[in-house]
Amino acid sequence: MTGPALGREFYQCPTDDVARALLGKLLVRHAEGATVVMRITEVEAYLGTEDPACHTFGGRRTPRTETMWGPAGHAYVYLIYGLHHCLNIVTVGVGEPEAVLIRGAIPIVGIDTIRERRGFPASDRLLADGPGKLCQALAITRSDQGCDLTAIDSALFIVDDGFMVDDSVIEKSGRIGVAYAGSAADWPLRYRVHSDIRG
DNA sequence: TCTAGGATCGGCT
DNA sequence: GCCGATCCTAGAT
Repeated sequence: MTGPALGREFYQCPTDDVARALLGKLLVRHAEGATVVMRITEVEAYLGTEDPACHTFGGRRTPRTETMWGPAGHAYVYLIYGLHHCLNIVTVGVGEPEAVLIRGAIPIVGIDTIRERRGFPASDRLLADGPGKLCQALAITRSDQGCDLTAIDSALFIVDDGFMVDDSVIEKSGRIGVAYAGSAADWPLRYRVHSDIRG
């Protein structure tokens, strides 16, 4: 599972491309004295001011979304339904408030830690098969808002270990839970790996 | 200051 | 498949 941590340039690309490229990458998290590594299996792209499903649609700029307006490669974390955290990674560049939502991943290292955080024994696949579950598994909260994934010694970063995800195992579909965004909910910006890529 | 509603999850039917 | 939990955020007043 060794490999170079992804640098800023990886994230400074069109959001749709970054989303696709993140599939199969390793999410590495140091927190609470433990290290957890997970392989990304599901993501969604959010295309900024032109995307009705995106928090920055129409140029909205608030304290919450401020991170999205900043440089690529930072974590945009928010609370949804008063209960769950969602982890996004800012893409493109300053003034282009786009991001990729990490929706799901498979545990690679630290499964015991993840089970402890999730509070019940479940199959590995069910430990982080949703954005809220993923953040719980990784112990991500709003205190991680703005975290720079490309910084040396960052508590959260992404590694490319050379694992390749073939297009044939990727399911592309509309986005989840954004019906309020009208037809934009159907834009094919969700990517999900539908085979076992534990690697 | 007030209020409506949300990029979800898990339990129950 | 349906529904309640739960509280922050953003926009309105």
